[in-house]
Amino acid sequence: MAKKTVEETKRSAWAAFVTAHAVLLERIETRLAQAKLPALAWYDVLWALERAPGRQVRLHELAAGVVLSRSNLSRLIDRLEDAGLTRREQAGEDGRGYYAVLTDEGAAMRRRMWPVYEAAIAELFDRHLERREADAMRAAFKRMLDAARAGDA
Amino acid sequence: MAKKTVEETKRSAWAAFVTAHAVLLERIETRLAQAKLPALAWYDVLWALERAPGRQVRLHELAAGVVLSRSNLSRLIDRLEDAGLTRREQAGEDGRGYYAVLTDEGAAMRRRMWPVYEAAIAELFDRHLERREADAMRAAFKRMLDAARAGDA
DNA sequence: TAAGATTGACGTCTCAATCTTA
DNA sequence: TAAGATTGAGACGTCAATCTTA
Repeated sequence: MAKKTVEETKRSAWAAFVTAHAVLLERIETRLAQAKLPALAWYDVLWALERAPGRQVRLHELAAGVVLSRSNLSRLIDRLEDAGLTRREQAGEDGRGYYAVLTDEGAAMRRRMWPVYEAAIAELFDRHLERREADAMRAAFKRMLDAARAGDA
Repeated sequence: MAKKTVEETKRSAWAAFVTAHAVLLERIETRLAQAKLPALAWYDVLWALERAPGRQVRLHELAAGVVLSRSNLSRLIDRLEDAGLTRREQAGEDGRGYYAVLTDEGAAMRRRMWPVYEAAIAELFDRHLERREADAMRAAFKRMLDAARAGDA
């Protein structure tokens, strides 16, 4: 087989990256659905709230926490609220703002989701990586993220 | 700083993987939109058709080409067809089936999209990878894909 | 005037039911 | 009965306009 150019090698890496993400995430969502649990988007919000001081985060800061779009936040929080997993609280120091606050039910839901999510990550992702590969991957993605985020300040 | 366990290292890699995908793809979609071009999902279909013999693929085989779900294929192809980029043709050998066929307009659209897509990949992804890192990444994702696909035959 | 958040309109995705042909 | 594809209903995402407070 002819040697690949550097460009071809990197295009292959990109294609593998995109495809792996699509397939792995679909598998994980399927497992959550089979266990009658909410989607990953909900997990991300619940986890962000659980880590935050007071289990509460301002709405616009939640949106900055990646994956989530600002335009969709109100409705996503609506759905979480309808399910009893979060509630809104007016921000005392800023009359315009609201906090999303994790409820006990929300914390319980996250604890039920984590084992399913964790097992899926371990099986689909971790198992196929040596430690140093995982480390190299983390570092590479961090470089990309830092650059992408610096690029549009 | 305390040493990370292997598990922590791999969790960090997973988090970086998911976050990088979200941020990079969003950046790319934004660039395409700014250039008044269709979304990446359309590119994937156009490119799959262009590589196929006769520039045509059976609908259910397109869906298997990753990212696309069978349930959404009909409507995605509807939109491409409305835009004049593909057309349907009855499969002669199987009265149930259809081919999606790439039109000349579809091929032209893909050619207009590629430079924007390629430049974005180069800038956001390639630039931050050494050649051997790209190669290691491709190999690792391929292992995950092979395992995930074998796991549900 | 701008920031934080919500809403309406619209487009897209998913599930389940359906239709047609094998 | 199953495979290929479409469709209706409802969930979800996005854009732009809007409302309220800073």
